[in-house]
Amino acid sequence: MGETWQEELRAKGYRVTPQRQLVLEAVTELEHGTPEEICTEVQRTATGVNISTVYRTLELLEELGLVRHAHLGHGPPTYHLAAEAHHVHLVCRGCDSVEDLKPTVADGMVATLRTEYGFETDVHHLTVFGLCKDCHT
Amino acid sequence: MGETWQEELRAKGYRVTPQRQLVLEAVTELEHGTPEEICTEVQRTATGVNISTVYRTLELLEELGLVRHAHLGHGPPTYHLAAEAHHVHLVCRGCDSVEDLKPTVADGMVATLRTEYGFETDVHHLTVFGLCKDCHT
DNA sequence: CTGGGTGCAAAAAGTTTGCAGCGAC
DNA sequence: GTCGCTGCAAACTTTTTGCACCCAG
Repeated sequence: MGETWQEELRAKGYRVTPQRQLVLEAVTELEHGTPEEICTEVQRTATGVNISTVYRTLELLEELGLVRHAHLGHGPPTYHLAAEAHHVHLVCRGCDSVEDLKPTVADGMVATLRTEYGFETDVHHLTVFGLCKDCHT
Repeated sequence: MGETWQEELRAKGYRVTPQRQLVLEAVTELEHGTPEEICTEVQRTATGVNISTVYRTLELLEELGLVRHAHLGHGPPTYHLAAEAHHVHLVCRGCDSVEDLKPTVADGMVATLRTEYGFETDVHHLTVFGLCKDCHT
């Protein structure tokens, strides 16, 4: 686990600010947070961070490979730690629940796409829509 | 193919308007069109249709099961005919190209999700992100 | 100190809504 | 003629941008 992302920031000429630390903490905390939710979460602390800073920070953190985002349905994108990104999202259209799965469930498809289409699947970004067992009655 | 969607509209108390026919034609034509693109496509005709009508019409057509939409990456959703919806979207993060595949590529995963998680996958809505053979060098 | 970062406000982009007039049936 | 549909404009939501001030290094 990172104790070094701050150093990585500095090494690339960026600065380590309280806002960036807070945003990263919020992403860690929320696991599946939209920019709005992350902003709200951060603002629970004394400091508070502006929404536009959240957007700029998320963009930066993603560039650094610390966080990733996925598009889960209609709403805004959700961000999560890249370190925890090794999962597939199962989104239920019935109850809007999101379940995280080990990427091995997609291994067969990934292999097929690679051998037959030369397509390198980004499993971290895979989102499967459908109905969960509670919703397809 | 359908000669009856107009009748279905009327049967449900809706009306068949030129705008609705034009939007449906545009969706058919474009195959992967955003509301904006559909509006532009329609406006190439003499008539022209307002953007808000496009949104309202797409919502209606989707409700009727004539069209479907998917979220391909950052941008707005893309609409396509439900009749042609039986495919998986392969979206390249490198060149933003979209390829349509037979849903059989996902059969293994779909089966796993069903038996192990009771999750009924909506294959029509499955989008796989990654790098196509031209982009992962 | 210096220049990158932040907050604020305004702009942009995408989508929804209210309402008066129009036209499908 | 009725009532659903459309166009227009305004409101809303989400995201981006410009700029003066601030603070990490």
